[in-house]
Amino acid sequence: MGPTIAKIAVSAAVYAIDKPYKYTIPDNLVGHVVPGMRVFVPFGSGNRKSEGVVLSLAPADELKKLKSIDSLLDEEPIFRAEDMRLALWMSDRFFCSVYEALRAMLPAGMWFKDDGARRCGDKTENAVSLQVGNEEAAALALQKTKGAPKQAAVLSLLAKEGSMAVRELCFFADTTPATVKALEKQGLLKLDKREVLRKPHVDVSGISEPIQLSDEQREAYENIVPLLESEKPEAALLYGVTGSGKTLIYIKLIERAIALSKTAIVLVPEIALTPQTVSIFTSYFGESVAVLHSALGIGERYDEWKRVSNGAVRVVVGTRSAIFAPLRNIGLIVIDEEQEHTYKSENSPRYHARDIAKYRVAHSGALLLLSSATPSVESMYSAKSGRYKLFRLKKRYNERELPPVIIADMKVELKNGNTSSIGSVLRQELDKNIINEEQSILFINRRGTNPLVTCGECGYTFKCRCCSVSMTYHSSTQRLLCHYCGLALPVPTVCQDCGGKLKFVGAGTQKVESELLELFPGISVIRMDADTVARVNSHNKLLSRFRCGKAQILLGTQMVTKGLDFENVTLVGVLSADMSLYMSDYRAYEKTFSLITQVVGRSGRGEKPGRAVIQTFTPDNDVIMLASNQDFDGFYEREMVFRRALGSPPVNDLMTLAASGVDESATLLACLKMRKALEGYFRDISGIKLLGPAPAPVPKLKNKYRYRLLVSCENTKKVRDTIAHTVRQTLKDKQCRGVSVFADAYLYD
DNA sequence: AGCACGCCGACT
DNA sequence: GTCGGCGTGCTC
Repeated sequence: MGPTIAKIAVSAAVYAIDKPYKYTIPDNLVGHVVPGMRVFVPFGSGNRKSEGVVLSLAPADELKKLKSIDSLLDEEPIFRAEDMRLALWMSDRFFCSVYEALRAMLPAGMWFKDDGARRCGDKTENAVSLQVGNEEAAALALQKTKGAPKQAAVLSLLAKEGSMAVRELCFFADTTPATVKALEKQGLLKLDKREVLRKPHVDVSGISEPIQLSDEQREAYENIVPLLESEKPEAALLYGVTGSGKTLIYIKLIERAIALSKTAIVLVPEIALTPQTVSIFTSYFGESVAVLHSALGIGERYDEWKRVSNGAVRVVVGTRSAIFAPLRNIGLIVIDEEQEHTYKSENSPRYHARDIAKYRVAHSGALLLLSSATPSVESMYSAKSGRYKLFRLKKRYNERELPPVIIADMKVELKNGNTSSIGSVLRQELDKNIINEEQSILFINRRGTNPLVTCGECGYTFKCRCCSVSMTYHSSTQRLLCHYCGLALPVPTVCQDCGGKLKFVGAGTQKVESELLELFPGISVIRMDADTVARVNSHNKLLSRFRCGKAQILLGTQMVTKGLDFENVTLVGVLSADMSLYMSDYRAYEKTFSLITQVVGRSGRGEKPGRAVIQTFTPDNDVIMLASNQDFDGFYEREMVFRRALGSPPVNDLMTLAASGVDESATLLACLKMRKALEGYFRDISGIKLLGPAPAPVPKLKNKYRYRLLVSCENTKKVRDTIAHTVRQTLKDKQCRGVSVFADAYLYD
């Protein structure tokens, strides 16, 4: 074998110029460079140091003079061959560089250039072990009880435990490291460093009693098991109403997978919103569970990842990026609440966890189980067309009835002169609950006090100077705040154009909170929104205060709609089932339906029956009616009529090409050029529709203008390659300098 | 995206 | 004569 070179995915090589770059291996590293290791390499004319990942080794070609690898970052390869294949696949699928894809697969904190964060090292601690036998140590301890009681305590403790960390030892023996030092000097014990894994704190609340499935649950379970055991199973969709006990089925399936010596991944939309789900898993699977999510410290996250990588873990529970967990021999991947948008990454690589899951199950012969009370239209479509197996749970756990829904017409309120956010119907129901000492949850889609500040005379509205959105008034800080870029200004007293009197329009959580306190003097309200949960753990604190009855009403944004399970909640109110919030998105109805269904499911989970009030200005709206009847099938049929007519997903695939830049005309030009180029490339392919360029739903964000182009098509390799080529060309185009361009296999917001 | 190279105008 | 403006082109 002649000399070899290494092909490397380099971090400094952006998408437009991404390819494997070749480097020679210096003499001192020959034999040590292995695919899957990270390296430092010189890159660009300045030869600045860049991180990279060795993709493969190849025989040298003498044609070009190559630069040489600087140094190795890993002693062992950190990526497996299958990880690198997945990264390559991702770069094709999600229009990102291979390095970006690889980067997404490791926990944050393992990279040098991690938004300025330092790389995370292994944590070590001083461990103590006895240099004499246990009996001898116990005997010595007895001898020393009088003269050196602390040393005696340490020795007897070690005689029992064998080896311990210095910290723990000092804690239990109620002494200081000086004692340990003294004993070390006498040669009785030995100190050495050992690696420890930081373990995130989880309350292991439950006792893991064996699970008793209901008839319906058992039927679903027994029909899913054959899929789990088959070589190459089809994916399954578990569609079960809220409170039908889907988690119990996951646990039984995981137990089965483990019995087959396989492993499992469970994805949840957001750990903070599903603390109960997570603690159930820890109570059943104990040490063999790893929990991976962004709220962990980087150290903890790194260590959990290492446990998975070492093979010490059988079950991974986590958010989106946990789909990359380096488990071996995967038998089952569960995606809970599969319709949630949090499974889609908004930054490059713009992947959907469901797509990665499909890739992984296809390569390991595992079962993919999608699960939801309100499945996404595309998943139900796949189920109906036979690509997924469909399983249904129609009964709520303990046969509890779904709460009746009252639709409250807010137009009537307005006619009667009630401009507050609480209509008369909801007010009466809240009143009843307060008298009966039952609790209520209220949902409103906005935080702050008033979402709009406008001049009553000239109509001027206060907009953010960097973004094309109106600024929200926050009474707690007495400021106007932009919810997109965070710009905060002091509240003006008069219109800055004409000096007229200002009007504060609309209601957010803070406004509703004060209205409630006025309406029901003496009660307490817990407000949960981005402003009150900003501090670490305050989320849990607020929820446990509500659980122990410290407040009658829990008022909040999205975060009160999911997963919460409170016995004493018998009333749920949606303050404004306002569709216009999602208007620009073809999934507007789907989102609204899912949201209302989920909120309603929070009511009446205990012994007492519950109900829900939905306030709306459009009481006859189909979606609101269907959601209040929890009629998913009806909703699905209605929605498919629209999707077919418009050719939206799942009927066609949708790709987005987006441009953003400080210079508006250059940004628009980039989109126009892309449209022109695509028209040419797609001339001979039928069934492709181009839409736009059009301004994005938020046309200006943080001083950057945003335009986009939609491509309704079939997501084939040819189409992807064409789009990738167009994006790369535009990024290199001199006329589009300063404009960032990217493509996305469908985009939210 | 960076970074150097290069070819023009204002300065000691 | 030189310092520095940013247009242009390349990155193993």
